[in-house]
Amino acid sequence: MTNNNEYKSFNIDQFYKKYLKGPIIFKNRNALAPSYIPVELPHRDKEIEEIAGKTACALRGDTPPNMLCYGMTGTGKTATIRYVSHKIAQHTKTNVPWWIYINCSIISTPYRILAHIYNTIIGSEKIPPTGLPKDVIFKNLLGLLDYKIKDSICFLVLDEIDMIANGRGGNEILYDLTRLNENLDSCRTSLIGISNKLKFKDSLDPRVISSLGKDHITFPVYNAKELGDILDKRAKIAFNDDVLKEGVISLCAALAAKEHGDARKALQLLRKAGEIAERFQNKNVSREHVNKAQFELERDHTIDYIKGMPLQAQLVLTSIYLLSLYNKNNVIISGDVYEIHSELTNKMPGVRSLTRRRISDYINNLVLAGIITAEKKSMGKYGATKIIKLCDDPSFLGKILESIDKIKEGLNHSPSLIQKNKIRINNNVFRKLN
DNA sequence: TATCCACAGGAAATCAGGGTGT
DNA sequence: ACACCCTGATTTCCTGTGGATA
Repeated sequence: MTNNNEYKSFNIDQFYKKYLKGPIIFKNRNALAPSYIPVELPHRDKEIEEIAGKTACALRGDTPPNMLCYGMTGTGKTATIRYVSHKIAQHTKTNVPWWIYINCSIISTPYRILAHIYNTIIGSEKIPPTGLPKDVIFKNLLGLLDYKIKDSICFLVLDEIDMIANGRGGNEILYDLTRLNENLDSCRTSLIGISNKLKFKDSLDPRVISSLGKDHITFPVYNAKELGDILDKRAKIAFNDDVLKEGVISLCAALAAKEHGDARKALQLLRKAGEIAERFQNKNVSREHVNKAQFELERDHTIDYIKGMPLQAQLVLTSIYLLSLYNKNNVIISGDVYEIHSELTNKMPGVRSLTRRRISDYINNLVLAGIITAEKKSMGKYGATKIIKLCDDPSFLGKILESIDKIKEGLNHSPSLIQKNKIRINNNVFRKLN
């Protein structure tokens, strides 16, 4: 926009015209969406059979056992449950069972779980997001279940159940939910927990394990060939004929198989590859599109994650970024991060500085998100620390941080540690590492 | 070999901000 | 207005930890 002669604006009308004239890649792109329920689920026969076996008694009005489903992300746990629920509904004429899905990573507190179940059944937001005592909601819920789901079954599917099991009051709510039936007259409930952490059972109360953990189904990861089959079937629905070039599906499958056989990832890759081909108005989707898709997915995920982080987390990351600028080895220690963070927050009105303990948590979250790595290291006399490294190129990170208004200014901050030329302990760290 | 540094990270308490019914 | 509730973020308190150093 600096030079009026050279500036050429994006012509949106022309773009749409060209788009509509261009090649049509997708027939039904929804078939690659995570929410899509396919007509058949390849390579999940054993799991379908097990779940169908355990839930079949609902057709005759009996109470199915509570159960747990284990498996890594993208192994088809949720898809299988949804699939079975559809099938059950097809085979019932009266008293169709209710299925209430609760994603515990979003609906993550005991109160909200109860409120969500209640509001789903009644079909409105009658229970407010906060304010009422839990036991009041619990009592209301019992009454509602008996009144509205008379003589039928209500399946409560708790997806990512591990998110609440170790939180405050997590065991209590799970215990209450497993014991719902004892307080109900005509309605019956059945709990299905879904977890991708095999070890999560350890954090459960023995009382909960005794009623929830008896029946469990483990979902194995898909291998590359199985992923290929899944993609093949979906691709036939999603793409127009002859759009996919040779080797596209096998590449998606191979890339996803590397990441513990994650079918969701494989489908995402295929979809993104298609979208990239579409964007460039190409007639076919090629292996290059898949590689580009892989790159873009990772990049998009990082950008979205960082932009969505709370301000304090962004400031912790900014501190790490600033240190990395002055540090060729890309080696940063937690103590320095704490100091820079304090300096940054002192300059920002309305933003308070945090304790070391809290910074430590934020650092751990950044590790979980794959933005940094942190390795615990003892330096003997010089204490212990975490050696932090950025996973991505610092300039890439810099661009993201610069696009966040509140952070922008902080990027000009020159850390006093650097000014005083005293990245004290770092010197010791370098000596050890080199 | 004992000491000791500078932090890690678990558990519980606290606070502020949203809400409720009476 | 009041007593009470729930939640997420944070602090406070605390017990490890591992290897360089005296």
